[in-house]
Amino acid sequence: MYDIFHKYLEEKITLTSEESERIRSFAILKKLRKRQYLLQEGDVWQYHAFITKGCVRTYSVDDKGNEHVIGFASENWWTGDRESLLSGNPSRFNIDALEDSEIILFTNANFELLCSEIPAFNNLINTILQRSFVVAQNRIEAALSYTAEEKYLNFVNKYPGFATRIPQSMIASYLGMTPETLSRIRSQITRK
Amino acid sequence: MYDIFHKYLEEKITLTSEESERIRSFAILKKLRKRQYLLQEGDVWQYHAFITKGCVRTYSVDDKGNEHVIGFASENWWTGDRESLLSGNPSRFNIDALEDSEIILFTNANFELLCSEIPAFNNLINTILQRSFVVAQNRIEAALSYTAEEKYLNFVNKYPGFATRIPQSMIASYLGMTPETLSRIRSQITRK
DNA sequence: CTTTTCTCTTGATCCAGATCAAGAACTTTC
DNA sequence: GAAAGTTCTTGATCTGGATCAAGAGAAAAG
Repeated sequence: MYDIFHKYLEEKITLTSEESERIRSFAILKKLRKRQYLLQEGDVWQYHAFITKGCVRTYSVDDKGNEHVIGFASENWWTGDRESLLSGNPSRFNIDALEDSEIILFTNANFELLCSEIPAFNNLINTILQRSFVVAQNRIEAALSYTAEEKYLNFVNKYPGFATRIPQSMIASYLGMTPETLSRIRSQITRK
Repeated sequence: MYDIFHKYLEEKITLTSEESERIRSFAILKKLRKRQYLLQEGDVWQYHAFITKGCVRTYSVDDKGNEHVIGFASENWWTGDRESLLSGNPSRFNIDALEDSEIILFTNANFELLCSEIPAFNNLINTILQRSFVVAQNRIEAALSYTAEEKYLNFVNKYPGFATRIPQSMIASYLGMTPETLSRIRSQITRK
C-alpha cells in the first residue's frame, strides 16, 4: 500500500534512502470502506492525505440540505481541507469514500517537518499547490462561462476516467447542474 | 512607490536589512494608465506582480467575443497568470488597469532566488498561495450553489471596497451574470 | 433468486436569469 | 460646456436548465 506512494515520489523527485525512510516513518496508513468518512463537517482537518487506491469526494451541505460536490480525488492525488488546516477552524466540508479506498496520512506538523528537511519534497508539494490553484481557476472560468453541455464535455475531456467511475448525480453536482440535466446531455451526446 | 511594498513586507515578516535590500534590488517599478495592459493574451507571463496603487482585472475572451472576468486585484495584492508562468505557454488571459496603477514586478528567476535565499519570504509567498487556493475553492462553491442575489451579497461582504470602485458590468461578469441582472438585484436590495 | 433500495431516464411544466430594446445618467473629449 | 461615448436602468419577452413526477434499470441485501 505504501509502495504506491513510494513509486509516486520516485517518479517525481530524487531522494536519498535516508530521506525516503524519513518520509515513510511519518506515514499513517488508513483504509476506508465505501461511504466511510475521511473528514466530517465540524471536525478540524489536520492532515495531508494521499490516495493510493480508490476514490473520494469533498462536498458541502447548504442550508436547504443540498450537497455540493467541491472535488473528487483518486489514485495518486492529494486531498483534504486546506481551509480548515490553515485556519484551525472546524471544516465546512465532508470527505467520503466513493469506493473502498486506501489513504496515506501525514499530520500537518510532520508534513511541515518533511518540507523543511527535504527541499525536493518541499518543491514537489509547492508545485502541486500551484497546479491546484491553476486548476481551480480554470474551473471557475468554466463555471462562469460554459453551458451545461460544454461543462460536461470539458469534464470528460480533463478527467476521462471519472465520467464512468463516479455516479452521475455527483458529477452533476460537481458541474453545478441537476442529475436530470446531465442525463439529458449524455443521451443527446451519444445520439450525435 | 516602493515604500508601500516595503511596509507590506514589514507587516508580514521580519527581514534583516540585507535581505530587505536584496528584495528591493530586484524590484521593477511599473506604472499603468487606466486601460493599459499588464498582460495580453498570447504573451508569456514571466513575473510576480504586486500592486501598490490602483486596480487591475484579469479576464479571458471566449470564442463569441464575450469577456469573462477571472479576478480583480488592488493595493497590497498580487496578480499575474500562474498558468502561463508555470507552463511557459502563451497566456489565455488579459490583465488591464481599471484605474491608473502602480505595480512592482519581479522576474520569476529573481523571485525564485529570493524564495530560496530568504526563508521568511518563501513562507510568506507560500501562505499567500495557500490562501489563494482556498479563496478560489470558495468561489467555485459560490458559483455552483448560490443564486444571483446571494453571489452579489457574498461579493459585497467579502470585498466591500470593490462594489463601488469597479464598473458594474465587470462585477457582473466576475459573478457570472449579465449587467442587467446585477442592476436589478442592486435596486431590489436598496428598496428593501 | 427475489425483494428492496438506489440510480438513471424521460416527459411535462415552470422560473431565474438571459436577451433584446430604448431611454437616462454619467464620463470623456475637444 | 456641448457633443459623443460609455455605463446604468427599466421594461418586455424568451429560454436553458430546474423542478416535479413516475417508470425502468442496476445494484445491494436478505
